[in-house]
Amino acid sequence: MPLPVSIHPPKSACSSCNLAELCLPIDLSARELRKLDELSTLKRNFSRSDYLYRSGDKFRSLFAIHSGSFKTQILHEDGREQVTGFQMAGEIIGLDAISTDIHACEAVAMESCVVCELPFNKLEALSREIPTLQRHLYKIMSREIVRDQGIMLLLGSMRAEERLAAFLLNLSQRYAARGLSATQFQLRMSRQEIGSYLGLKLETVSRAFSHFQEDGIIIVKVRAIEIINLASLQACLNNSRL
Amino acid sequence: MPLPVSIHPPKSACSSCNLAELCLPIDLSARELRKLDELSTLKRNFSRSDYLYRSGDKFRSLFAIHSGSFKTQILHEDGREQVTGFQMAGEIIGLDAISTDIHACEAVAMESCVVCELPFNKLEALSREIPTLQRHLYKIMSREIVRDQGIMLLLGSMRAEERLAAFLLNLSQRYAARGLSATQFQLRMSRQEIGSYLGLKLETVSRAFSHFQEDGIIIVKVRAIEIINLASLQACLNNSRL
DNA sequence: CAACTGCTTTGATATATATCAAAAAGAGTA
DNA sequence: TACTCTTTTTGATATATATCAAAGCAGTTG
Repeated sequence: MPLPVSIHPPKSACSSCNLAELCLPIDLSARELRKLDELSTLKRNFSRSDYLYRSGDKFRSLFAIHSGSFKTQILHEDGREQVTGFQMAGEIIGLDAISTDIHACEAVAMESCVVCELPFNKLEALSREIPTLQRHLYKIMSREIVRDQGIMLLLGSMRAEERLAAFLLNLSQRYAARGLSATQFQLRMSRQEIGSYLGLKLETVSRAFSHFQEDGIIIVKVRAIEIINLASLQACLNNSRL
Repeated sequence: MPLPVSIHPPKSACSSCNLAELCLPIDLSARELRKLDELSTLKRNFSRSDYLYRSGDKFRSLFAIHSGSFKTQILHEDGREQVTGFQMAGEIIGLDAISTDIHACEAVAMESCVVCELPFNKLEALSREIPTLQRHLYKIMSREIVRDQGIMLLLGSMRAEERLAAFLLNLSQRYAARGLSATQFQLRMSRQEIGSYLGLKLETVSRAFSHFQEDGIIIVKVRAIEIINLASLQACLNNSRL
């Protein structure tokens, strides 16, 4: 059964946003929070398969996902594409564009989304006034580096089923962190997109799902996933052999 | 023939460092440069296979590589390890530790190295006083994110020889950026380490080297590499088939 | 110099995943 | 409902890379 991300009427202020814990405003004073409110003036809606930004776009803002979820992907000259991540509510995207002032990847909405635009020059200035915010930005960027290196480990040294196990456990944790079920959720992405993310073909992803189901570890109804045995998934990751 | 990274007598000041262009002090005024000098008090020497930091170490400082080169790697519970990068003079490492205040990966010297320690709390404070420095730090972190995503593309969708071509071209460019030959250099890492980085076994790496040599694209004498035909390497990357 | 050690190359074979193909299942629409 | 279109599943086969094994080299140490 689908468990939609909870959607609240889009207020424009960080100070009244229910995602505070996940997003920007960690440990800010009331005064600092009010300053932050001035920042995020624009809140925009996106429908499935809309682009938030494209590769090559001029960089102006980071984006905080208020609701819904995106995928980010990079395109190779020859047409190949690689999904680099699936982002959900409370996560900040666009960090890769800071280095060159040009977006290196593209972000596509996987469902209806609401996004807060955070003009980077304002964010920079504000982060000099609010040390906590500066530190938080450094941490967000560092977290993205750690995440990417985790995927390098996955892509470089795990077998197909381990990769899928890691993927499902990661989703499970992130849903749980948002107050949703850790064991029942609806995938927002296709087998092909999962495959691209995990460095596998869609058929291999499908077979890995089927295999987990045969072993009674999960129940798969196309995009509806129920994890029956979290521990087995974890074991699959650690033991290299189930 | 080996082309050693040029080593100057280690002065402690950023303002007199020949790596300025590559490292921290971009576009700083004389006064700002002097401030930066106060930062980097410690300069430390490392021998081959010394650890700069280990996974789990408390985070205190970023490190600027003054000379020599390091590899960074992450360890999986079951003993598998993944090399996440090879870093050379002018590059900053330790960024992944900012997110949790614990080093997520470990850095190992691949030869004799000199490293500048940059205490992060001082760097943070300084970056509030010097907007250019703050922006530069954001850019360095963003660049690392872009680099990591490039490796995700490589690991997720390239075949063995394309990966090696991408690796060699990357080294070539980075040596060139340091005023060294773009076509002749000495590898600092083993086939096993290259394999770990590229998600391949050492035998596969060795065979790919041999194949490039048979095709007259490079000359390999164990760790001494000469690139005969840069364009062919580039083509190997773009065409997906040589 | 010889013996040792670790790294690299090369060959033979095994295996995980990709590829090709077709059927089944859903989702949307007339 | 019937129809189209896309996604998913499953099977048969091909292929790239891993694995296993041995030999060659280079550097180190006694």
